[in-house]
Amino acid sequence: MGSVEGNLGVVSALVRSSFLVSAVYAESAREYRLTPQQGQLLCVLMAQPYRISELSAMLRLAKSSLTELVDRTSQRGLVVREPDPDDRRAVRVSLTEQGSELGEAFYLATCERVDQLPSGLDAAERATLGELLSRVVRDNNVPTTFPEWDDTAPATRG
Amino acid sequence: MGSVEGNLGVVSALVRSSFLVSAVYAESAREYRLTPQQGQLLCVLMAQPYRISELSAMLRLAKSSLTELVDRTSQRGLVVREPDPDDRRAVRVSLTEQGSELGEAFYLATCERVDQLPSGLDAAERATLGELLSRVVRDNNVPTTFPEWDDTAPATRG
DNA sequence: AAGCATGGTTCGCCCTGCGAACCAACCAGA
DNA sequence: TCTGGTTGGTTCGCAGGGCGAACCATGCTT
Repeated sequence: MGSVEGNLGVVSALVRSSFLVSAVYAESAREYRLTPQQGQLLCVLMAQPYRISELSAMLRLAKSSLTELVDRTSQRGLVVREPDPDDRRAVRVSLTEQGSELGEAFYLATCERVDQLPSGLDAAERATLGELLSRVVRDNNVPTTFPEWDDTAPATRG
Repeated sequence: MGSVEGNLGVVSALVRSSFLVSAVYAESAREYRLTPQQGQLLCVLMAQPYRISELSAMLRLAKSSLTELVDRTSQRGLVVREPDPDDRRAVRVSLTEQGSELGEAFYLATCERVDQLPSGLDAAERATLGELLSRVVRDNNVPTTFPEWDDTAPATRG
């Protein structure tokens, strides 16, 4: 374990690969004139509208941070606050049409970029990596802040 | 591929696991009154002193960003600028004694926390995950911004 | 009706990152 | 030896991001 020449232990491999993916995510966001946090918000909202408190819980940020992130993205016309019919205190944050388009484009471009990272692995190894990481993600209750990408469809493979 | 119930494709798994590791890294940093960027700088400098331009290249940040990150960490007494004997324009950034201690403690604590993430995998699966991620890291030339952790030594296993 | 809890906002503060502009030092070529 | 281009690092204005305290409106329970 960790003794094969040049191989990292799982801990360092997780941390360094996290840096790698974060860097790629940031590069992709920059391409769409987004910050990583703005891109992440758009990806989260692709599934459905959320309340500020729900976004706060999913992203593990203070509510004030979400208030102001939503402020900035709504000023760009990407998201909108709407009253929550069930609770007059609450707002529901949803994507505008422009936000949907930009979010989708950012999401797909990010998937393409990230898809290149394990290109040195063969199909079986990719599947194994995906399966093992999926279990880590599931075991640690990682919220769905990035949609599932269907990378088996022919049109989505580069 | 991606078709086993509940499993993600490798792309989404990489992105979501990156969010997970980033969150754990930030939590660990907070425990030591560090920001993730400050913690990362300390980890990088554990290996050796570096020039601002070298740190800029490793961390893929503007030189001005490193100038100011070094400013903030040196104000805390964690790092120090020293003249580069080979080039009077340059400075070498190195850890102070306090910075070494804090960096080491942060690094070890982070390793312990990250080590918990794949606890649902058995030893063979951990080894496979480490091997596959190592190859992704190596293939993408990820700089060594997080030291290798010897997780086979008995004293380092929780 | 009252008190507690919750949803969200405001704001001061600090951290971070960028890019333009700048200065000092280095290096190669004439 | 001199000159011009390159490099290393700094300063500063700007924008984004995150936190926590304080606050207000609303919901809920007693």
